[in-house]
Amino acid sequence: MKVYTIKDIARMANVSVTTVSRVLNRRPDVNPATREKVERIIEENNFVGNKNARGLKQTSEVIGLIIRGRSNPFLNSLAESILSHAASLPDNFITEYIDEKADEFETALRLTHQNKVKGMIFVGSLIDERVSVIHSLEIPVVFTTVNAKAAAMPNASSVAVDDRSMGRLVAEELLNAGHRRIAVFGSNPIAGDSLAMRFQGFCDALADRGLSFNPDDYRECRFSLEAGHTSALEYFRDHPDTTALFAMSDAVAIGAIRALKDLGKSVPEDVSVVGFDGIDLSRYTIPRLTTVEQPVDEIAFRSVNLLLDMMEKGAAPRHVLVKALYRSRDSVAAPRRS
Amino acid sequence: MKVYTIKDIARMANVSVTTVSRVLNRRPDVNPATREKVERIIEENNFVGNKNARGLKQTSEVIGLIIRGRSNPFLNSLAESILSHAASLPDNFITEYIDEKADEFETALRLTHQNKVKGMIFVGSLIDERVSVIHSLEIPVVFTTVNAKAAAMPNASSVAVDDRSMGRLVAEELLNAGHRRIAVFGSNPIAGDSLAMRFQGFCDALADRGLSFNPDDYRECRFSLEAGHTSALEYFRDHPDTTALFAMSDAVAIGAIRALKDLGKSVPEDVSVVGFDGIDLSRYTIPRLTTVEQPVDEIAFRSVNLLLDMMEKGAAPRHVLVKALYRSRDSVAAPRRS
DNA sequence: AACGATATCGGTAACGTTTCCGGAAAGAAG
DNA sequence: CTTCTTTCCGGAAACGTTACCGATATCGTT
Repeated sequence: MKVYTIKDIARMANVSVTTVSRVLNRRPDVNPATREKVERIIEENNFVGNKNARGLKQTSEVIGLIIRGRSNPFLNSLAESILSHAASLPDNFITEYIDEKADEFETALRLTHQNKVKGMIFVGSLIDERVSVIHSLEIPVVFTTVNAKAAAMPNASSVAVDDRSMGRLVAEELLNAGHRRIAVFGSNPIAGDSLAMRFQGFCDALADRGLSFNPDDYRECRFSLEAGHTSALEYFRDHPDTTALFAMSDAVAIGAIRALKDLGKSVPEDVSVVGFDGIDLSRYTIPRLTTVEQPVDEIAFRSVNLLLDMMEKGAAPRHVLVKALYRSRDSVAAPRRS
Repeated sequence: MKVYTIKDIARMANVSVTTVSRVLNRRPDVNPATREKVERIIEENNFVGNKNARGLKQTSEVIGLIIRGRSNPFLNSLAESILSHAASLPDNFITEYIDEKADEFETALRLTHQNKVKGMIFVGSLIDERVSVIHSLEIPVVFTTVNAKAAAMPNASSVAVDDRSMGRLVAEELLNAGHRRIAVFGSNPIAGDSLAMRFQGFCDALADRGLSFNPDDYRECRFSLEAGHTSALEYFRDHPDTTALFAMSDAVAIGAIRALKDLGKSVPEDVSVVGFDGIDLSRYTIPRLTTVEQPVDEIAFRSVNLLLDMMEKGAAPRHVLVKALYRSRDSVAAPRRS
């Protein structure tokens, strides 16, 4: 089947390529009759403009979406929500998944050159010293899921959950249930970063009660089922008197619950566990997972709005904190009396 | 930061744009000294060729990857594997996720026009009457996860698990464990399609024992946790004497196990369940899920090879069946004596 | 009738790259 | 010293689209 170009369509419709381009872009200055005729021909021939040619010329906006990890369901649903919120936009999205080893800032660099991206949204990226690249990119970006306020860049906004208070809340819930020794599984916390804040809030609550956190109860652990499983296997074998676990990701929590079972402990009777993110799956596990649910749609919505404001109105970067929800389900209970 | 073009690089290196293009494309006919100089300048300026311009001109191969559903972990890992198997290829991949409502064949059509795609891989697509579009596309495609043999198209290969024998195997395992009434949760089986074959094999095994399948025990159900949950809730409320479930997707199985628990039944004591796909999660659920594990990497590998053979050597379409593995874990047991 | 305003359209030059063709330089062979 | 290869390189024409500028036709006003 021949792939028609705009020129073919123009010939068939007896108009100029310019006119075809105009109807393609829904410009007002074309006679309704002409428009209809051209549209009919386009329809009849399944014509779709060539994206490359368009992107080459088009000075219009292309937005890059960089997602860390194809297998993380939370990040995936966030990405999905962003894409759907932006579906009505005339702007084009180009989405790029990167794996654990890849460097998102290098990817960002490549995207600006290779695709002339005019704005970017990062999903699931950590903020470290390499963010400086973003600065030199000179295009507006927004980080989701992390608070980029500390980085203080003139072109980076961010939207994240209020990690500190959620960390505090989790600790309080566990403390109120009667737990005294609580393990925390997080992943390489970087100063000022969301995970660090979460942990900070957690410690705050402990401090309020005159308790202090034993650094030995913190385990660094990638955000995957497997990592949660092995970490818990190791940790709980050596720490039989820990009665609760705060996993900073649902996947970790679920892997850990399995590990606990493998160790002959049951959840929540022997140890309580609370996750973070609120992925779909958390409602279907046995036991159902108590977790902190991030407002995916709100994060998505505000992210694209923030980016658009910066791109179109040249708005200053903002760092917004949204409210998360503590979902009390079946994986938390009072500790067994000993 | 200025985005340099090939012309800028050429000027800086004192060579022509043609030469820069040559080193970019690793062509042999350029002096090593020149090559090195150009490469250095490219490196120094973080230059990356503009993809649109390249795609516009390039007659070279671009491969489309159409994935049905961003949230399906099995499909996601398959896509990931395909992408990594093809990473070494000079060919470019453009991957497109589509949601449940979208039409993959329309998407395919768009991709060929819009991106001049020269070959395509479908991940998780069902084959129905709309495949005829593929025929008219006149570019080689390969379907994964479904057997496209029945469609008999001159340009479509496929690689799938030997569904019929796996369906049979599942039934036999369940039958051997002592189950007599087994429910099946699948999704809109289309004649000749993989799901239908799976079901066929399942019935074959029953027939071998002189048993027949009661159509009422088949439930149509989307492949999601939620759908598995609600289907199981409905089905098992009305059918208390069914002692086993064959879910044609792990997600459905996991949702169903939760539903069973909600109904006060436990797995595997009251009802056994076996899933399909062998997603990561199936090793971490409670109970661990007995399932049929699809060889993701092999499917991925053979898919890209099949496609490449068709694209480059004009090979005829083939339909390959790969072996799956029955993973016996904790969700199957003998039925309770009544 | 002449005029400007407005609506509608077309020609053409870009966008950044690759490809085709041809030319210069440098050896090799006679 | 020719002539022929081989190696390396550059000019210019595409690829399909959009942007810019200008042209024409139509229409209402004076």
